[in-house]
Amino acid sequence: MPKRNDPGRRPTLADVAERAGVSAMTVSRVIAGNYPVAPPTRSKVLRAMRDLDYVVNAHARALAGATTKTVALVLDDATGPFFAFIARGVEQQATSEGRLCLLCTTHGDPERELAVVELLREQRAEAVILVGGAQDSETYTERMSAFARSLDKSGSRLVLCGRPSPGPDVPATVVEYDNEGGAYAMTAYLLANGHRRIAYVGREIGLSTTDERIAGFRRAHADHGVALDESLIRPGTFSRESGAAATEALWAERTDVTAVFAATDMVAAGVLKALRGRGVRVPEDVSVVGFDDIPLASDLTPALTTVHVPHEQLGREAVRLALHRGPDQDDRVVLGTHIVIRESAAPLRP
Amino acid sequence: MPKRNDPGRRPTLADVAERAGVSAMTVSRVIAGNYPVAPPTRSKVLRAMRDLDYVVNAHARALAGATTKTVALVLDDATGPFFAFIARGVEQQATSEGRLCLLCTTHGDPERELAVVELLREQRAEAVILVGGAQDSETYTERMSAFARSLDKSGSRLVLCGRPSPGPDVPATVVEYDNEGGAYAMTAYLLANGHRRIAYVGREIGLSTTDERIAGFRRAHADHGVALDESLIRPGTFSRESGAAATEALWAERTDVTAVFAATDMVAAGVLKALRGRGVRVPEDVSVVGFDDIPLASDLTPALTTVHVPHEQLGREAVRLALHRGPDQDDRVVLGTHIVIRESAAPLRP
DNA sequence: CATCGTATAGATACCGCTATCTGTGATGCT
DNA sequence: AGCATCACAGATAGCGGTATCTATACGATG
Repeated sequence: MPKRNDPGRRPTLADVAERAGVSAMTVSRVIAGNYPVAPPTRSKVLRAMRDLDYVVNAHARALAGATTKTVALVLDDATGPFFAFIARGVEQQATSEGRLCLLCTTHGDPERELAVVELLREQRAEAVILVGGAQDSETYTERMSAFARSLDKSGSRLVLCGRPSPGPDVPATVVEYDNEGGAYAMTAYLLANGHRRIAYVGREIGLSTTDERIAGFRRAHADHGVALDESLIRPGTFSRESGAAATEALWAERTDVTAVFAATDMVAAGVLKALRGRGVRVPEDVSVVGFDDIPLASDLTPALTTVHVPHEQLGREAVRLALHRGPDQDDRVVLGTHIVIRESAAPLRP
Repeated sequence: MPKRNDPGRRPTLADVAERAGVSAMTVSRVIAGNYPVAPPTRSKVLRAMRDLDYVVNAHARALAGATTKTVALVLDDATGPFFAFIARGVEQQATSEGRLCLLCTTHGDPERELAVVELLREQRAEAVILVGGAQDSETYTERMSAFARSLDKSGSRLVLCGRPSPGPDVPATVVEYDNEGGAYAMTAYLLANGHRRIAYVGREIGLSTTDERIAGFRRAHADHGVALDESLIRPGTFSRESGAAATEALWAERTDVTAVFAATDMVAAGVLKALRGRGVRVPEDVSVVGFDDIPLASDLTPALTTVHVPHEQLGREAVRLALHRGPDQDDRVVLGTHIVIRESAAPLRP
């Protein structure tokens, strides 16, 4: 441990004070700028600071009260296609509010998730933002409630971003986007284009996201007076491979489908690949649409018509809501989604 | 500011000590586990900690010496296509070494970059990892040297990841990847496939990355005894749009080119789009290759033959080298690159 | 029985900074 | 002149931990 007289240690307030021939308090005041200091004194202090290349100790400062606060972002995995956008939103907003941004990942491991939350409690993070699809189970709700309460007690705020709310009386902030509405709009678009046998590919069971999207899918059918063939809702995961496999299976079974609603853009990429393999033309023979609007969507051939999710804004709102909380502030926000029309969907040809 | 007797404040060591009927030191020892504590005492303390839901204050702990150290990752922009992979590598390695990971972005603004480095100095970050292409200028070298020295004085280590080294006597660690070798291998592959008029699209001037890739491009031509037509090296930026525009311009000028080496995968996406627009088939008429091997590469149609850059490993090495430094440890590492053959390049057809 | 080592717990002094209170000359006002 | 006011700087006391030294009880040892 460095002692006061260790020659190699970093300079402290006291060192600057000594060099400038003033008290430590005066130096602190020059830095904070919240108290009058006579110009000559100020410049002597600034001089000394520069000479010693002084840097305040953020930890000491935090301990003494005037903290540089921190916002933490917790992801499953940093390489998820849209996490980057949420991260950008979080980082932007955090920076613009003068906060630092911590990044942690859990790899979907509940054990690690717990450890990370605990660590962030120690760090006294102002907000802990959990992002990413979660199984909407009893266990999940309980876990999140526990996290929320425990973080609340340490003065932090839990923010669930794109995840279901654990309940109304839990001290957490929720930022979601309109899955149901997006799916409704997209399905309606396909129906309006004459499609009647639309497959939904990539129903990942137990995922709240999935349930909401399928609800929109159903509602659109109902509103348009089209009977929904339940066997057209195909199970799968949110991966390219799953999309391809489900498409293969579907086409092996029947070929009367005229449009495919992929659960995500990634799934759509798999669907397109499988269809191309079978010689099915998109959108001439079959229309394909996705969900998410990640950059990949516009790089696919044909460019994917999809539902836009405001990922970046999601991140920004998460930070904003967590930091500016008050009686008139909402603890739950649902951001809108909308469809983006590109080239992968077309009117039904007779 | 919370006072000792503020009822809503977070519990401290003293609170736990009081509840357990022991001294604060004993509690500290139970937590640290580095000193014998009698079993009955230990359990009393553990009990009290649980009752109060006690969490140590990381700041106080850092101030007193036993710090939870931090590694900082500084990016231009979190949404860059491969930043996510570097971030994953950094985060993984940092976590496995028991460090937290801070994330900052600069948006290419030198002002912000300076501010961020200053902030990280205050945070006493153990390592500051700067990622991303940089203009290789006099100014850059000076800036980085200054950062390196200034961070060094505050006990931090500067790591330049995928950026040029500012010089041998600067206290910084450099982790690069073999741009020249990758470009050489790819060019050699095209030449071996019979291509003789290969365009290099996306020469972003002043970027060290570009210079190295072009050097490999040149060397391969020389080694294969093929004269390089300098007018085939086309300027541009690392964007899809630039790739498309450069391709349009090139084809307007001449149509004898049989292969295009795009500076990055993103540029390649633009090249493919432009060629498709002109009815040029890939790889039948023209071969197209890229550089980076981001996920997009395998989603393009046709799947892109490209140079693989070990982004994730880059991030891991950055952290590893910064933390384990010693006399026998290198301060500069160059990771290998290799080509990944997919479907966008084919032998020249007569 | 005096002496000593050992195991355990407490006391004390910082770590580097800020909040708050306490001076102290210079100035303004009657 | 006498006194309140003001602008500024210093002294002091924590923030919540950890390192290090000291104190005490107790069994072992000669």
